[in-house]
Amino acid sequence: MTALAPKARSNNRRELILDASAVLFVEKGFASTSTRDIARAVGMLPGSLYYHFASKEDLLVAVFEEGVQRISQGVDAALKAAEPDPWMRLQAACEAHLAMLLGASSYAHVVIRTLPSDVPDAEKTLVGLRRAYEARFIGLCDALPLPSQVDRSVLRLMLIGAMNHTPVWYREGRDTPAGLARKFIDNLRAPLTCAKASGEANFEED
Amino acid sequence: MTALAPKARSNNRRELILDASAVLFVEKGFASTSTRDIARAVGMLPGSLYYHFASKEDLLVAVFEEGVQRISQGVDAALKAAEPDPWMRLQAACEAHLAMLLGASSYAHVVIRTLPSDVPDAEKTLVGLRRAYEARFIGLCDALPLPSQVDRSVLRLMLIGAMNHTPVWYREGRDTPAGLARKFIDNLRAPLTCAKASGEANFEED
Amino acid sequence: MTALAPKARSNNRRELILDASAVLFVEKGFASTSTRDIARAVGMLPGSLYYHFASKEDLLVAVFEEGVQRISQGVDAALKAAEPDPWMRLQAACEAHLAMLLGASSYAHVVIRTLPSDVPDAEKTLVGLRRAYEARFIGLCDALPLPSQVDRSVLRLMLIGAMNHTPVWYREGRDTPAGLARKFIDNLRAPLTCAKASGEANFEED
Amino acid sequence: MTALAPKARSNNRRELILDASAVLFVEKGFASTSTRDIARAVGMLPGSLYYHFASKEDLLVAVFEEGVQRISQGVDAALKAAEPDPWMRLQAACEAHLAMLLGASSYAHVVIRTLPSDVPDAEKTLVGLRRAYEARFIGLCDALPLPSQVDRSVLRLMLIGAMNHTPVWYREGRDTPAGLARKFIDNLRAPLTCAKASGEANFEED
DNA sequence: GATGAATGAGTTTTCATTCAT
DNA sequence: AATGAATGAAAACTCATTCAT
Repeated sequence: MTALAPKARSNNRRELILDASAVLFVEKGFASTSTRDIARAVGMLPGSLYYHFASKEDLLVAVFEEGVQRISQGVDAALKAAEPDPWMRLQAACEAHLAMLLGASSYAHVVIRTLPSDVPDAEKTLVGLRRAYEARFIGLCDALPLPSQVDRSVLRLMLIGAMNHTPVWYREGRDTPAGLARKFIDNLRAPLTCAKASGEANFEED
Repeated sequence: MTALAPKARSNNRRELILDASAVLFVEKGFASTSTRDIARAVGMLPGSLYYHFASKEDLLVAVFEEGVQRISQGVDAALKAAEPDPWMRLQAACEAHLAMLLGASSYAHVVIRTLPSDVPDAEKTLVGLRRAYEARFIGLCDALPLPSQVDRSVLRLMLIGAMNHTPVWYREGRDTPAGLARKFIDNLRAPLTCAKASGEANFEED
Repeated sequence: MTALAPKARSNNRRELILDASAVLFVEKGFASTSTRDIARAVGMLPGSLYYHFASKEDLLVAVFEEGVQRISQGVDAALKAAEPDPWMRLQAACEAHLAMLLGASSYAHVVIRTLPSDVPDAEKTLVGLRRAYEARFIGLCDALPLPSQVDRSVLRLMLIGAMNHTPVWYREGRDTPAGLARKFIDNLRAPLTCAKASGEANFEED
Repeated sequence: MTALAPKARSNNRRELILDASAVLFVEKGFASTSTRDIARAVGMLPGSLYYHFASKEDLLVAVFEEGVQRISQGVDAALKAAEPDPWMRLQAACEAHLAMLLGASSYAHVVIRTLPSDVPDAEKTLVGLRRAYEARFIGLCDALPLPSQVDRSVLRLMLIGAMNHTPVWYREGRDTPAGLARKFIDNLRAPLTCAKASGEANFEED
């Protein structure tokens, strides 16, 4: 117990910086957050940050990685606990995704808010991390019972776009991550059932 | 005619700056674009920009306004020409929106890419401009024939989120704005229409 | 006359910076001279230097180039005016070299004092400039009437080493560049000429 | 024996730091070598250096002292073994000097490469050390049989300048310290004998 | 003997902006 | 309408150094 303390304190410093950075990167964006801002937030001098991180970009990458890890864990845990129905699984993933994105912690939000092209030197790393996370949704969408003419990629990207836009308009109290996930999925779900019930009538136009 | 020439040339200079700024703001983000970058792009010195604009933020606001105006005009024109069916009208609006967003001009993209919170001094202006534009979609969604339990706000925000996410993944050639608009609307119309048609049958769970 | 004034003033600013930098680079060395030092010496703010030079290294290169040009011109002019005798020509070159090196202007001194390896990014440029200047001495040494066993490269490098060491110990008043050049050449000419004339008989003493 | 071990190990650490510093000071110069560079080279943290040395300048002084001691010992040993002839003694000293300067160890090179004026606080110490070493050459040059009009100081400073310039151009394989010393001395040796033997007839050629 | 963590002053450089011309 | 020259503040980062542990 006491043996763990020093290590823990050490980690605390690093985590403190990461925490503050995550909050600031969400609030003002990476480019508009200065090392001064971060240092002030953790009660250090700007130069002291460089004991823990080699550069401001490295800090972003660390925050981003943590964000990806957290949202990944959240979604994976939700999927492990989810019912087998493909729509329910997708909804569970969305709920977890939204919960991370709209929750108290800023890490996941950094992942969504930071445009890799704003950070040329770390662009590939960030894109890679994000792609690896979002890959989960490929499988989830592939599993959906959908008419063959539905473009599953577009469906997935619609959903991801819809979810990642929520931080712009979401107000706590008026909605919940779970409620939103339900509504999102409901708005997309019916095709199969519907197609079954009423034939392919829906897709005939002209 | 000749009397208009000087004014026209003047406007040309101004527009040149706006054009270059729009491109750069999209490429690297507002905060990471320097007045030097812009000046270089138009073959001026940084100080010379200040004959045309009072500040870098003013430049952003001007680009943003132009972007809002262009996308608004695009959508309004599309609506004027659209069939009366509410879904078709929404689809026409989406198509126009996507066409502006994914087209050659960067103005509309700036509107979507720039987070007002990145520019505290102009935040309210930008939010106002954007809200005024997006208001169009409130009416369009209100007009849809939907079961009463559908949350039209969420539907609209889903759609807007989905559309504004396209610049991240859209690749010319593989898709078209029109094609995407069609798929987006189809992915929403079928389930929601179906829900109406077949009652509450879809929503039985547990 | 008045038309030239603005250009002249403009050049004056740049030259002022170069002058001050040359002095400081000689006094404290490139690495130990800060942009603050330079700016203070010319009555500017550090950032203002960057209107004139892209980087501190660029400033060094500019000073170095000016130094090479000045010492080259000095030596070339001396050679044009020199007697035809090879030893006298070499002496004239040495005198000019020393005059530039030990004179009031610091430019030539920077060339000798700055070790290219101290400035990795500009190393090649500096080495190239210096080599081009020193090439003059290859021809001058090749023209000397010397016994065949004399290594003319070593002779030249001895002389250059001897000359470039003078700033360390030279005290105005006690000597003059011309006097030193005479002594340097005399110290070499006599033995080498003699060796030719009298074979290996030189080693008899008392 | 075991009692000496800790001291020995302690000295090893110190010497390790000195060794690494010598190498780095030669490679990049004192000003451009950071304590981080040194610490990294010996596998320590920067702060740990301060157990062994009070400051970076102290480290330089220690390296410099070691360099002066080594080159002094080298030259003194060579002189002890040298023939009595003054020119041969000078040549022996040069050979030893060059051997130290161009050899594997960087210590002597630091002495030659470091400009005391780059290190204001230690300037006097360094100048004193160097002067004490170079004093050897005063005696050696005073002993030379030379015509009275030869300025022995200039001769000595020429030689020292020539020798200390060798690290700039010396390439192992193409020459050896001994070979260079021989050439240097040969290029300077004859004056007296020659003057005696052939009078002022030396300057007639062709 | 050495580390982990930080300091405080400093570094070079960049930025938006100003203004006389 | 634009330039040349600068400003002043701030940027990211580095440095030698300190010190409790």
